Amino acid sequence: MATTIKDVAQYTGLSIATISKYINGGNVLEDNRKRIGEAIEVLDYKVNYAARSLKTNKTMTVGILLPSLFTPFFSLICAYIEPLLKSHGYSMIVCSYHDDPIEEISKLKFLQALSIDGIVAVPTTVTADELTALKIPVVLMDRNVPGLDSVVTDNINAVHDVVEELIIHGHRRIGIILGPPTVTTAYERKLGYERAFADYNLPIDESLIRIGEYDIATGYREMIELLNMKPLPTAVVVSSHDITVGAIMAAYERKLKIPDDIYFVGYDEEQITKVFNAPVTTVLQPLVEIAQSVTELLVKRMNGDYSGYPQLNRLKTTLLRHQPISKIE
Amino acid sequence: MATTIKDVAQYTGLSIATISKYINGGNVLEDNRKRIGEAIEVLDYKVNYAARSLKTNKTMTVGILLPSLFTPFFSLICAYIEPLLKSHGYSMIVCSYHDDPIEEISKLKFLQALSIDGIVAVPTTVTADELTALKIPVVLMDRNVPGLDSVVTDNINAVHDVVEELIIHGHRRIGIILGPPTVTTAYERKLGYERAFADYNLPIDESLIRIGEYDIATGYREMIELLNMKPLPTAVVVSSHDITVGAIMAAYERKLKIPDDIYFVGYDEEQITKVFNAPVTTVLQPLVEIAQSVTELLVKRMNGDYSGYPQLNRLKTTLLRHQPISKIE
DNA sequence: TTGTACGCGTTATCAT
DNA sequence: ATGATAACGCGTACAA
Repeated sequence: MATTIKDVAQYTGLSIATISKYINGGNVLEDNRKRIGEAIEVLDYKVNYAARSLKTNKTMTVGILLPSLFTPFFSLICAYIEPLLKSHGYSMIVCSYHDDPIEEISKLKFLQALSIDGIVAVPTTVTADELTALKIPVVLMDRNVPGLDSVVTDNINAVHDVVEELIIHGHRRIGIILGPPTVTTAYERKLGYERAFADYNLPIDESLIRIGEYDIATGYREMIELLNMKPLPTAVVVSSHDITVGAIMAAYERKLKIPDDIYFVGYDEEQITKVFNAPVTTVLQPLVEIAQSVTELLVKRMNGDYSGYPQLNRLKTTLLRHQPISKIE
Repeated sequence: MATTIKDVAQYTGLSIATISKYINGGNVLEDNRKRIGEAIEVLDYKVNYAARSLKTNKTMTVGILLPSLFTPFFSLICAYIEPLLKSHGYSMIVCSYHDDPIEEISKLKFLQALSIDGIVAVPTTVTADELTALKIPVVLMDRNVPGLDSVVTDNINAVHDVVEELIIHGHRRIGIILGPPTVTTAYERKLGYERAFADYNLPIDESLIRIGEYDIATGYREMIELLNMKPLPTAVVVSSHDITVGAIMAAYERKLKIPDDIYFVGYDEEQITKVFNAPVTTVLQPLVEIAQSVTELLVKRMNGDYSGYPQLNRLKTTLLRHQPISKIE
């Protein structure tokens, strides 16, 4: 059996109450502090977190619920969040629901059952009621559910601004490949596209708006569709890392030169676009700030501070201008 | 306060022992089973895992210790392992030590302190003694430490076989970019390179063996070095995802055509190489099988089955032949 | 098959 | 400042 607080008490001749106080930073005589410290060292005492949790109802563990771990956007977010949570003393349990609404809710219940202290969730179909019913602080990430704390990016303006720039440079036939409209990010990105055209009183060719999943297959398939159109779109904007990958695959397969044959705007993809000799202009979401904001907000909530609830934190994207936007006469 | 086993006992008029038995699959009268099931439903009873852990000394949680979460090889491994562990009832706590030996050991202690049931670790500098001192089942992944269970890939033959093929096709000046030789994978891959040359009684130009970290910067820097050589290497083999990315960046920056100007063999990189119109030949590690093997072995150990300890499971890589190996006369 | 009672290791209350 | 002790919720002898 591992050594317990009791052993330390016995070893030092003090009571377990004093040891507990020492551990939790209470007032203990300097002399005793030293003895306890030594005893802990000698006996190699470690706090039993299960026992502590039983008393405190805290597990110092946070659950991260993601649609997928296979796409860099989510795994990178994890990479950024992990040390931040750790700096507040929290461990991170990672759960993916594999883009499955049923697994989404079941994993949520699973996390609840673990009695973790908080949840960071990227929701797809789960509702505000289901989320609040958990009775655990939840901060949503990337996707918004009204009435709950969330940290998202300014999807509307992200797409609006780049499409507007394309319009200003004379582009009219601008293809866009979007995720499912049930996901808030896809809905908002579509809105950004539409608003840019509305701002300039331009008609929208609905066939240029391609909708699918946030995956490589969609990027490839819809890019092919766009490239089959006559006349060809002069520019294509995509809306996720995986869609970017698929779309570039399609463009290369068709021997299209970017940006000479078609102007292309990627999304959340740095690596591939860096590797090309003609790097691609790309919308980048602020991963670091998202991670910081989510962590900060969740920790605040877990500390019982519900000021400003529900809080919606919308962060700006940046545009990596690797290629001057081509002019259309 | 949440409802406890006690509440269920009271509600049903049975004792807590019976409820406990019901929960843990013991013998309970069919009639009582039904009543208990209903009571649990009505009262919305949930097991308190902290209390259970306190009794059983099991947390049903596994720690994953990685050098980094920023590189796809590790984050994908996580993606594959998570559902497998889940199917055995385990949650997964993810920890990265950011390629820092000090953090490596401290995170290991941290995981130990959490009293998780098992650890999957990708070690860099940690020793067998430090690992066994944890008194927790540990299965190493990707990198081997003698005397411990581990699941690795056959690094020697992975590199040997592709280099041999290059030699057979007439290549003599074959560059290779490796990770730090203190990491077993890099050491083994170097060995594979050397053995291939030894097999054919060919001398090795040591300046073609480039060593650095498993990161993009190394790939870029060392590829530039190789491309500055006269005469140019006729082929370059790299040894990690990130090195692949960096090396391709360098090649494209230098306007080199792959495989016309130089034959290139990537490692663990599917996406970028797929995106090219001339996809790159690539060594692929079997992520799925690694995940399966690691999970299986760790679960076995956590169940107390130490047969065959220490077990070294070496898995074969595959070679994605996207480009016929160029012939050198 | 079911019930009683104890202990797991900790925190927290209340005396001292 | 320190100590005795009662919970926290569960599993499990042991008894019935």
